[in-house]
Amino acid sequence: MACFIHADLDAFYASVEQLDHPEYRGKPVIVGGLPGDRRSVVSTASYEARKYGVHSAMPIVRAYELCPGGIYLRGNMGRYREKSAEVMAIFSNYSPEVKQISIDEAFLDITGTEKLFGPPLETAKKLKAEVRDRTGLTVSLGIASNKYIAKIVSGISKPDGTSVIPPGDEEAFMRSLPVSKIWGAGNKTQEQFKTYGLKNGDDIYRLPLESLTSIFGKAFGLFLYRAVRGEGAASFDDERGTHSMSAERTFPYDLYDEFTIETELFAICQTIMFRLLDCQWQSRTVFIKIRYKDFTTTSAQESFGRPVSTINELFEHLSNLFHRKYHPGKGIRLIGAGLANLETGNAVRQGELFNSGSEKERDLEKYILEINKKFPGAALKKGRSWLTDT
DNA sequence: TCTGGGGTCCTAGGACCC
DNA sequence: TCTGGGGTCCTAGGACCC
Repeated sequence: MACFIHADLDAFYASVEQLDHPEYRGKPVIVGGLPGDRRSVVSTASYEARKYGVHSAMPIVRAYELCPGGIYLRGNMGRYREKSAEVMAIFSNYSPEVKQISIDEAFLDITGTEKLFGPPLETAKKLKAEVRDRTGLTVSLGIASNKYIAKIVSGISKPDGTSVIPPGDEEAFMRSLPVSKIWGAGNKTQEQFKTYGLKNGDDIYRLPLESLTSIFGKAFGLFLYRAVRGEGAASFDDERGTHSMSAERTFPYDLYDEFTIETELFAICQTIMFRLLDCQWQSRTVFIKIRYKDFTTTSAQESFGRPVSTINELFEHLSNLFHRKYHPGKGIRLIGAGLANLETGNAVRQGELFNSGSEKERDLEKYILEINKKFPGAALKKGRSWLTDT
């Protein structure tokens, strides 16, 4: 019988801050922005802050109203990645197959590890103790015969808890589950559940597959049909590589001036191309995203015959797309861009079609990347983006 | 209370080909 | 004459997750 643990670090960013700064411990910590930051949102609230009603995705402005005495931080991703790596290394001592699904979560396949660590609950106990002792962090665990249920139950006894669904109980568990706890069903789907009077897994269980697919669409209908029968979701099992790379920026105040917008776009191009170079991927498809002040969002993408190879080339493509889409005079709150359909860098076309000019440019960009890696403080960039720096 | 940033997957329609 | 069906690729938009 297969057995999986879903491990989820508790209030991760806030916990790391409390670990690094003893004076924050026992106090409400809110990571995501400083009180004055317009348009920032909470990425993690410590459990002390949650008592005030502060939660993830809440605007900082609102959080500050609820909890003016809180400790507000913009956060330090480098440090969080470091701690995450420490924890993941510990996980790999307990399972030959650890699949990290975000910075603070992973699945551990512990099928057949009984001789080494004992039964699942025993393993869970040891794992939690080791994470606590060696990193100072707490983790919540869910244990079940498939990943989907393990994922749902790790949330049940947070923080610092462990929940198990024994083999054979999967379907009964899912049928008793309130629909609000179904993973993969967000706000819009919850509204639909309400419309159709579906309150728990059992209500969904009673509907035939055809009804589910006609209400929720082919793929999601089938997903629900399987989920309430205690079956694991296929999406957790297939190998999913990185398929796109993007960067975006929300401005504190809406932008109207095209030159300023394009300058921001150029800065985004640099970010993306340096990341692309660093990963040694390539892409023929570029996309742009524009969010207007009224929050309406539009996007456009275009594919080309050969991979995008320089910052200027990316900027040219994006700037064309931008002008095709943009309604002049309409305030812009966000501009974003990216590359889709990423392929590995040594694929077919490599080099053959570059003219010497763009080859030189690409070399320069590689060189800048190297310098920045060697001297992290250097912040070397190409021309236009200096204009946006403060 | 006006709503981040970086991703993934699904859907529907059109183009194009056989 | 007014019209099939399947496959594949591309694009725009939307839902969802952490």
